[in-house]
Amino acid sequence: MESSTTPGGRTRREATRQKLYEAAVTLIAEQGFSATTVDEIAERAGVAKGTVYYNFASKSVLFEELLRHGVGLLTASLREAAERTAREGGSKVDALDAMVRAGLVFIDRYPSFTQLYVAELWRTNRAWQSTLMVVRQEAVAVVEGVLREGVENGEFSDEIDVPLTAAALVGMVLVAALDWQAFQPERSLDDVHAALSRLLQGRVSGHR
Amino acid sequence: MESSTTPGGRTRREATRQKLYEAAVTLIAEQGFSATTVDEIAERAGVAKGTVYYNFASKSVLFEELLRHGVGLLTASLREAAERTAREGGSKVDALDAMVRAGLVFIDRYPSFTQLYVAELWRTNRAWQSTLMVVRQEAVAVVEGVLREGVENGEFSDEIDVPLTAAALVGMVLVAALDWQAFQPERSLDDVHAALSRLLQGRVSGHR
DNA sequence: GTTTTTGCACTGACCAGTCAGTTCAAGTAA
DNA sequence: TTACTTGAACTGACTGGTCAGTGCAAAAAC
Repeated sequence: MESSTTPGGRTRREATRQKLYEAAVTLIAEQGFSATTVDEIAERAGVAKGTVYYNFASKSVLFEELLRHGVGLLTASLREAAERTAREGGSKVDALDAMVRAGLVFIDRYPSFTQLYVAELWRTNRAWQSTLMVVRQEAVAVVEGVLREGVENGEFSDEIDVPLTAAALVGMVLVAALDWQAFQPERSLDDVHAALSRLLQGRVSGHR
Repeated sequence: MESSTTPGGRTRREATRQKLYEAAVTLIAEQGFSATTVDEIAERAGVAKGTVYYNFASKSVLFEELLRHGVGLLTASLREAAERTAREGGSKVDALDAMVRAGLVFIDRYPSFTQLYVAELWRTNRAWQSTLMVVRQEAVAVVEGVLREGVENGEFSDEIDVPLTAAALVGMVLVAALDWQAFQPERSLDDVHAALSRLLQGRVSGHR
């Protein structure tokens, strides 16, 4: 039989899975994967434990699909920012700047996911290691693409190290944003964006 | 009775604790705190489980002391770099650059500790939350200090946001270095340092 | 009438922490 | 020198509890 759909157009299963993602992401961000129990996730999602296993083969599978889901949202948002800038005739620096902002918006909207992503990204010897590699490369590749185009059209020095610079930029935004969330949450996104723009464009050691 | 000393001058207990730190740091970096068992730590350290509890009140306490120990090494190294630059009459940009290098050297020598530090730093709701805050601030404060001095003597724009910029710089180095270790370990430290220097000094959008 | 969810009891593996007992180097005594 | 004592350091089997995952009958949703 065809899967039935709710008024919103999503299947019932999808709605349940969404609730489980949301419950799992905050719990795992706070406590880590191993310290989070399936019972907790089910309870927070307002669902029976059996439902978790009806929808996901195991706890790890739930987590892996959660990762893929979240990174999909992030890369889509980064790509959109880069393309919009290009469409509007902006330079590559403008594109990077727009991506920094898109990153901040994403982190602002999904702080737990970001936390969890950073915490698991450099782990080795874990079941979902391969998923993580794929998922990392997906996000960094978008930044690398813009850098590479900038080198080709002469806007960036051809001496820059594209993969390393991309990683450094991602790290800059990630860590600055997590610090913002954790230690000075009252500041506005524009404020944080301005500070990072300044750093990005080398206007730190400029003068007053 | 006086505690006996080995030929190296350290007490036997200290030597055991050191072995436990070393075993714990790699295991926790790979698997995370909760997924690492005390039995594993004891086995890797070549010691009985009881010895762990003879030396540390609990698994969490072992971890907290490990954190403090490692961050102590890092901040000492950062401070030393800043002071050496000052002594040699370097500018504040030189000091930042020296600190970037010191950070890279540290991460190169203690990659597991760095991994673990990043993974646990933004967790909330954990027993050692307060330890983490202290330990984070300790490291970031060194960078903030140099930035603040630079603003005071006019070398940096007084529009920069000191805490946020410090966090962003730390993040840049941390993430770039972890990526270096994980994905392109064949590259030399000088290479990585050069790429980050370029970014730090805004020589990215300069021309060929 | 089919799919999805519920509720709940159950199992087996795993694991933090405990504790009674062992080891051994340094100290004391004769 | 030799015999005995002391106490810090260490050992590893054991316990009590936790948790991922199962099984299933009945209910609800569609």
